[in-house]
Amino acid sequence: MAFTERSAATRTAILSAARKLLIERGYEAMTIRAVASLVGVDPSMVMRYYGSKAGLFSAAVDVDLRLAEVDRPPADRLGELLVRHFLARWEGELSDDVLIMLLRSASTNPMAAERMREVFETQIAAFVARLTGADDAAYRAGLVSTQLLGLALTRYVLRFPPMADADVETLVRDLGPAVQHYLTGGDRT
Amino acid sequence: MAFTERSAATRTAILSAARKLLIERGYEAMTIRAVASLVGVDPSMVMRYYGSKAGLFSAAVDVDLRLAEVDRPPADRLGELLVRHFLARWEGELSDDVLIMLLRSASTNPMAAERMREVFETQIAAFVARLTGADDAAYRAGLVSTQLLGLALTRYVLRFPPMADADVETLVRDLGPAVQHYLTGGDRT
DNA sequence: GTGATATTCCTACGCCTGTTGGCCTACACT
DNA sequence: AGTGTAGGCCAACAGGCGTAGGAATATCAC
Repeated sequence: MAFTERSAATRTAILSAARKLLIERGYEAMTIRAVASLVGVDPSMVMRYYGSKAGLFSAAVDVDLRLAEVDRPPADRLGELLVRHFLARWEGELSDDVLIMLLRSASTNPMAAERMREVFETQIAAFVARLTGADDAAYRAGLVSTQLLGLALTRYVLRFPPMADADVETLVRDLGPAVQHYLTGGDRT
Repeated sequence: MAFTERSAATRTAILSAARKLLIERGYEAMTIRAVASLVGVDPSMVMRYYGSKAGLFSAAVDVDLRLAEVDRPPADRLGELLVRHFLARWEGELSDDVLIMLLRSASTNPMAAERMREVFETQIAAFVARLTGADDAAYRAGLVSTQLLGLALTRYVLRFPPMADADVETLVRDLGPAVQHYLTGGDRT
């Protein structure tokens, strides 16, 4: 029952194949058989190492938005920095963020939606509370999430041409102020 | 091959059952058998009237955002009116909008994503172009879409508590200005 | 070298899927 | 009144799904 170092390669290969499918097509399309065939092993290996499809999903989805990296920011440039941070996490070859794969899965899968809510509470809302100290931090975090998830949705999932083609600096310039205003602007009560 | 008035009731019942499942669970969950059982007829009836699952989907999804109803608005209250319009379309018992069901399906189904892009181009982008006359109307429409779809996503699909619980007027007050700014604010080139 | 254990593959089960074709039934037109 | 046709159900197909159990193979400890 205990797994050794010998199978580590297979286990991580299964995990990254699962992530690949989740990011590209969502939970339903991440079939045990598809994952196994991508790795080049038998489907029963996936069951052996991750127990079930739900277990594999749980293992594949450990989201860390790395908001701690956005530390000690000037209060008036927080919106801009946040937009830039998320775009940097999603963009390019080294993008390893799983928020988009959660996004793809959460529309149809309750487990993924629940995980998404956890990420919101423990990372986004907590971050906003920590940085702004506002007592309506959760609602402000919600507003910020509408904007950032809306960006991820239109740019990476739906691929609306204007959003998919826009360059990072343009988006930072145009979306930053809105996010900034959600964080620190006016009264929200 | 031609269908008569006699079967009209069945055909529309099938269509609304399909819409119900699409809104609640997305494309994959809208199985031919589930639709048929919801109506109380045989699955082969669905095939008979709509040819295939894709055909049923196409018939079920004819999106009209009814943006024409937002007519002759004061230019400086456009953002607010737009947010209010979409919330009104989605809210309450008489909500018949299919944008959310497209949203639920588009994350995993390419056909739904394509349809979503069509709706964006022919309705949202066209609306923005018509009202603002801006030459960067498509990009401005994209920005607006990030915000409005982000709202729909967090409020109805992911159900983030702060967004799901917020009342309409609060959302209009807080999101309206951002949308307004995307539409008419500053330089976007 | 031998025994134990982890890794891997093969086969199969039961269920669900979209889709097809045949068979009655009941309406509608002449 | 009789006939054509549309409405409807039943049974079945081929394929995919998650999952289970067992047999074969490879690696390690002694």
